[in-house]
Amino acid sequence: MKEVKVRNKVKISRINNGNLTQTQLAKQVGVTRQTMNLIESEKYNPSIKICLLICRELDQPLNQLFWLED
Amino acid sequence: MKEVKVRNKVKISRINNGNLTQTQLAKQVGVTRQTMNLIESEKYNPSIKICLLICRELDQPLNQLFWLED
DNA sequence: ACAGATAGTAACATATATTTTACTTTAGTC
DNA sequence: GACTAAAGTAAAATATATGTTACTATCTGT
Repeated sequence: MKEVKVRNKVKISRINNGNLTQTQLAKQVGVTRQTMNLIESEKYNPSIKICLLICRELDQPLNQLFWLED
Repeated sequence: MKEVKVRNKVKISRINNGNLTQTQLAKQVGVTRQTMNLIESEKYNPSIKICLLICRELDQPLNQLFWLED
C-alpha cells in the first residue's frame, strides 16, 4: 500500500471524518471546491466564519483544526 | 459602582487581561484600532490570522474567544 | 493503456476585510 | 462646564478572500 504523508489538519480531518472529498466538504460548508483546496494547501488566510463552518462539518473544535503549533 | 453589561468575549478578555485599551491591543496585534473595534462590535468577519494574533496577545485559545455558542 | 473521478492550479471578476482619515460620542477628572 | 482619553462610527481607498471558468495532473479500477 502507498505511503502518503499528509500535513494539513483540515485534510486529515476531512479524510478521517467519513473520507469526504474536497468537493463534498466544500458543498457542505457552502464554499467552492477551489476555496477548500486553497485552505487545505494553506495558500491563504480564510475568514473565521468559514473556519467555524468547516469545524462544524468535521465535528472538531477550532483549536484542533486551526491552532498554530502542531 | 456602575453596572456594565459586556457581551463580546474579545472585549471581556481585553479588559480582564491587563485592562488594555482597544488602541493598545490593536497595536500589539498589528491592526488598526478601527479594525479591533469592528471585531469587538461583531460588525464583520475577521480572518483566522487576526483571530490567532488576538488569542496570542490575550493568552486565550481560539475556542474561548471565537467559538459560536456562549 | 484507457476512462472517470479527484485534486492541484491559474486568470480574471467580484465581494468584502482592512486601512486611512476624520468626525462624534461617552465617561472620567478638574 | 471645560478638558482629555477612550470608544463608536463613517466614507473612501486599498488589499485580499472568495467565486467562476477552465485547464492540467494524479490516482484508481477495468
